[in-house]
Amino acid sequence: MLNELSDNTEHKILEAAKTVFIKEGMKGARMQEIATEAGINKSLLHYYFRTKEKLFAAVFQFAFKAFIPKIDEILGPGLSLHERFSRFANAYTEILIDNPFIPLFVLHEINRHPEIIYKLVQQVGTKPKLLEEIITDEIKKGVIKPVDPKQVIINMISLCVFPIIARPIILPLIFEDDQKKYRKFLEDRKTEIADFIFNSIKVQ
Amino acid sequence: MLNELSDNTEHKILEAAKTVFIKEGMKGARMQEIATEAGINKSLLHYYFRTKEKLFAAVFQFAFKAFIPKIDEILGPGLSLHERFSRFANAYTEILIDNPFIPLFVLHEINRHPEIIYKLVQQVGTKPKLLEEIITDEIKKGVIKPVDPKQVIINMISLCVFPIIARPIILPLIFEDDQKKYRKFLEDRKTEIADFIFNSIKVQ
DNA sequence: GTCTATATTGTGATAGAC
DNA sequence: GTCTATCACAATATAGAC
Repeated sequence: MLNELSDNTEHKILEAAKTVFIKEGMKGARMQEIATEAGINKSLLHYYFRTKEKLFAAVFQFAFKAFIPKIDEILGPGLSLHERFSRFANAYTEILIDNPFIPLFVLHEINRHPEIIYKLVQQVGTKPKLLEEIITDEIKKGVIKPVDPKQVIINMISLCVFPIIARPIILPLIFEDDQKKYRKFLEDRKTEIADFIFNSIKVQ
Repeated sequence: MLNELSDNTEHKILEAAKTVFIKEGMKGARMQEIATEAGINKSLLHYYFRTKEKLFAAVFQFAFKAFIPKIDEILGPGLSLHERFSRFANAYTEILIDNPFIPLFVLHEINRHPEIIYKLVQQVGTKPKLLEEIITDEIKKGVIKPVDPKQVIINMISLCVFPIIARPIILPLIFEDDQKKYRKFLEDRKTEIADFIFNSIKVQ
């Protein structure tokens, strides 16, 4: 027996819209395709969300939240810097493996309309202040080199996200279309990324 | 006085098509917008390229070539590994700063149609074999740790590309919309990335 | 080769019955 | 709330004059 949420039409529409919008983008998505995916009629989409624009907005907000890592949540208190990197790489890579099309969807749409980010930032509120402070502290303590914390944070996110969004290039070009090799590569990275970042900045 | 190439209509159309397609994507681009951008009539587009599809294909091929770094060209012979990393980060970052929308365009379209890569790979032919061999050699010589060369290469490209494609998120979230700070950040990275990669894998 | 005018199709949105 | 039928417009593509 399905519960109310997973059974009602609005929920079905949203799930279908996520699937289609995230795969095809705002312009590429067709209302008909979303309706078919949801197993309902096209008109019902308009009954529930009035316009494609509004339906898209709901999906985009969801995707943005899923893409922006909740760094401060992932990083619990009282951990070493290396452990923090390791936790982050693990948790974020997991999220990305489960939702591989979200990053590209968010980046593509935000490039088309850079202004939409401002509303979302207020709602989501995600400045990675904590991690930046932690890195700055470790520099003062002499544990790591005097690097720019912003560079380190961007490096971290770059290393997690890029291999996911470049999958259709990496898979044939680097792994000869062997999905298992690619998958193992991603699994290895969970630990590799943390080691990699830490080795690059630690005092020898 | 313009030379033949830069003056003829076909060239004007292609330049306009690059601008519009790369910014808006295949589905987002409008033939009218391309025509306007080229300073000609909409019908002429069809006269020269018959369909939107064919015009898109021309643009995509160009963009793909521009995006895939010609690693083996950038890496001249007789250089140290650190110098090679440094050269690559410099050259590739320059290309990306000059063409910031190309990576996202290529990745977005290739995700929508992953099969299109096979034709292009044949034409462009870009397996980073040379760099992989060089890294493997350095491992044997004991200069660097026994890492997976593929991980190192992907790291290199990730660190170059991601900060460019995530600009609309990074700029407001990390640099408070200060374009100069972002620009300096990218400039710093040219050397930072090479150091970063090399430090992370060198034997201490 | 280049234009204007028009055909054709695709697609978001609405009206109205049930 | 859900459906069928239809509208209205946007966008690709073509016809035909010059």
